[in-house]
Amino acid sequence: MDDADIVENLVELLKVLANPIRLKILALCLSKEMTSRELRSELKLSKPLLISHLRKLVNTGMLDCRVELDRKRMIVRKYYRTRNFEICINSRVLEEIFENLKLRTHAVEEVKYRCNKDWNDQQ
Amino acid sequence: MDDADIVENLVELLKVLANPIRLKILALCLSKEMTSRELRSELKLSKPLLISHLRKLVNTGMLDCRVELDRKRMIVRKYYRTRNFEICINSRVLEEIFENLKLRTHAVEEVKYRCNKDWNDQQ
DNA sequence: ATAATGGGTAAATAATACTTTACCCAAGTA
DNA sequence: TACTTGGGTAAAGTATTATTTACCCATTAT
Repeated sequence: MDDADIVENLVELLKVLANPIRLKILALCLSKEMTSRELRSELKLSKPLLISHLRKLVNTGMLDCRVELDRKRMIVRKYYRTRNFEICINSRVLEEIFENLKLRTHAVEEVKYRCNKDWNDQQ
Repeated sequence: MDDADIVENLVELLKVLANPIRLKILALCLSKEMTSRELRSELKLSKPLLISHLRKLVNTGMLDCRVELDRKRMIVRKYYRTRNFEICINSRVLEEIFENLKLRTHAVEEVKYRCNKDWNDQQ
């Protein structure tokens, strides 16, 4: 992943976080799994709107979606839960992601601001 | 500042950060003051576009703008520099900013994700 | 006089993001 | 049969951001 990709990735993550509804969804799914029905009644959102927010969160890897098959009714049930993640932006991180600007050559050892689907596994 | 304001404030901050041009401006102004002319030639942006990005960064307090009067030419010169800031979002922060969701009553002692004009002075 | 530099602003347009309306299917219920 | 629930999708409309074009002023250089 080169500089441009890292920046693009971080910007996508920040865009997803920069929305009050999505922050609230992450907060609601912190301590327990939530169904889309529970989230809808808590947040009072239309179905397509909630789904679109959930999709963005799941795509970044910050929210986990567990699928369960209800064999009796032959329908799929989905349970959402916030993953353990951390995004941190400060001078050091800015220096690292734009390191080519300063012609530094050492590798980036630590990428704190990244959060993808494998985040938990990488710990 | 109540819960809603804190969330709103954080969302505004994240929106400002969630842009590759603005991240690059912060990175360029990290180690030294930059003039708008230097930033323009580095970033290859139109004047109004750069100014609008600079204004957003200055408004959040992440970028500092120092004004100097060139008495000889009687014009104002502006120098931009990135402030020392840190924005950190993780489970603990989410819990804190949405604490009312969980009916917790203790105060928020530490507000890591906040960055306003007084950030440096508060340290 | 004309053009260039430094530092802007206002307004229009282009591009994204957000949200709603109107649909889909299958199973269960009044 | 008609309606509700669970879990969606597609497309259209609204709202917000990003970007450009056209303009402002004052000074300096050609």
